Amino acid sequence: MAAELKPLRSDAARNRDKLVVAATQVLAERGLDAPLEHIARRAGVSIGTLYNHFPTREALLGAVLPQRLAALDEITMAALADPDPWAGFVGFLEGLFALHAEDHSLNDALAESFSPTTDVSQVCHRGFHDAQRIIGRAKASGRLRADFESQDLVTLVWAMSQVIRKSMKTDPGAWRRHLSFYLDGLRAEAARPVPDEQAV
Amino acid sequence: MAAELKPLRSDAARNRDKLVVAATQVLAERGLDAPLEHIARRAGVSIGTLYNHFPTREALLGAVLPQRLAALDEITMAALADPDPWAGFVGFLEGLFALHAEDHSLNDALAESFSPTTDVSQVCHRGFHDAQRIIGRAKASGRLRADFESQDLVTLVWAMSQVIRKSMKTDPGAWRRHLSFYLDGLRAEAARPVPDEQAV
DNA sequence: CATGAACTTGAGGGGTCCCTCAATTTCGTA
DNA sequence: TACGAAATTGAGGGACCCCTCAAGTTCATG
Repeated sequence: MAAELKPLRSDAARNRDKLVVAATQVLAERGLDAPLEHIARRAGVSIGTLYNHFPTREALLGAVLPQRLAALDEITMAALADPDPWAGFVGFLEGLFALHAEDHSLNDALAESFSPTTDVSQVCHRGFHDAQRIIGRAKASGRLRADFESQDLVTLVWAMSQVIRKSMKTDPGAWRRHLSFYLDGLRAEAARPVPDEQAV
Repeated sequence: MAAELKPLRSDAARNRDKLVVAATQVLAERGLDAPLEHIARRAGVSIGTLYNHFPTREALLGAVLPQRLAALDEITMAALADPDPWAGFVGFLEGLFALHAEDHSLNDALAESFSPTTDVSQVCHRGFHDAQRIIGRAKASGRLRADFESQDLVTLVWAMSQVIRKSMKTDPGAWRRHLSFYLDGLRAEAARPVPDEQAV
């Protein structure tokens, strides 16, 4: 995001690019905590070079994730543009989790409390704000139960990210089915008051 | 479960007991993959002694988990004994996840595909069989949606175990709220057909 | 109590991953 | 082309965790 203060030497720029590409792939396959050595190897570069360009894992994530989050932005915009607020809400969730399903790094990033890097968390915060609008619209339309809060979306992201992680290999359709059951509970007409929680 | 073939020497029996107690505590706190060194240290015993009694991590789990799963059995029985099949079903889920919430090792054990050890998996299989009866009863009563299958329970366990892991420290009531939304989608009158999944 | 079997100990070798830095290579320019 | 700055390399030290085994200790029995 910030302008490059020092123009990189040509080989350095090339290596940086190779690292970002490799990191994007490896992180998508193996999650946010993939070994940095793997990324360096896939980029055809030594581990020292990786650390030269990205002193911390977070710096590397900051170069990879915002790009990946752009897709989420499109989904959000499409949801807000949908004339049917409920359909927009459902489409948002389905799009969000489809992204989770195809990119392990996004899954981790969104599930891991929304804040790996400053860059990423900024993107996330904006996304979260838009998500609140999607929720608000759906509630106002009377289709989404009135007691659904944005924190419930966070909880749902936790739940779904695990469902996706566990089931993708054996049953790629499982998460849609699970979401579908959950959505049936989110419709206003299905809602029952959440029981008081007192004792544990 | 199997009778002790060789009576242990008194010090060995004492150490074994200390190890099981320590393992129960540490695993509950830190999950199934807690370092074995921690368990040995908490038992006041060397790592070598731990390996002497339990040659593999699974052997240790086999000594700890079945005991912990007994509580689940009670919950299952109570659910089957409930005159209201739906209430039994709901009570089963709430009891199951309350156990998850208070014991990290049970959470992992049940979420990690139900099969760490032979002993454990046997207990789990029996439990799973009973769970199917609970589901069947609830469906037969017409309260639980007819398309809910036992695999959906597995998926729910995955989802809830993650919700519990993520939220227990900051909001111990979050999982009940999430479950309550989900249950609202499981009532027969809330059910909508699950959309066909074809393309991904 | 003495003796051998049972048991315990903990250093240490193996593995993975983290990150650093002195030596080396490559680039851009004069 | 030759030189200094920029960039790269990869061995290596640290942190964890796994598991083993030779040496030492404790128990139970005659």
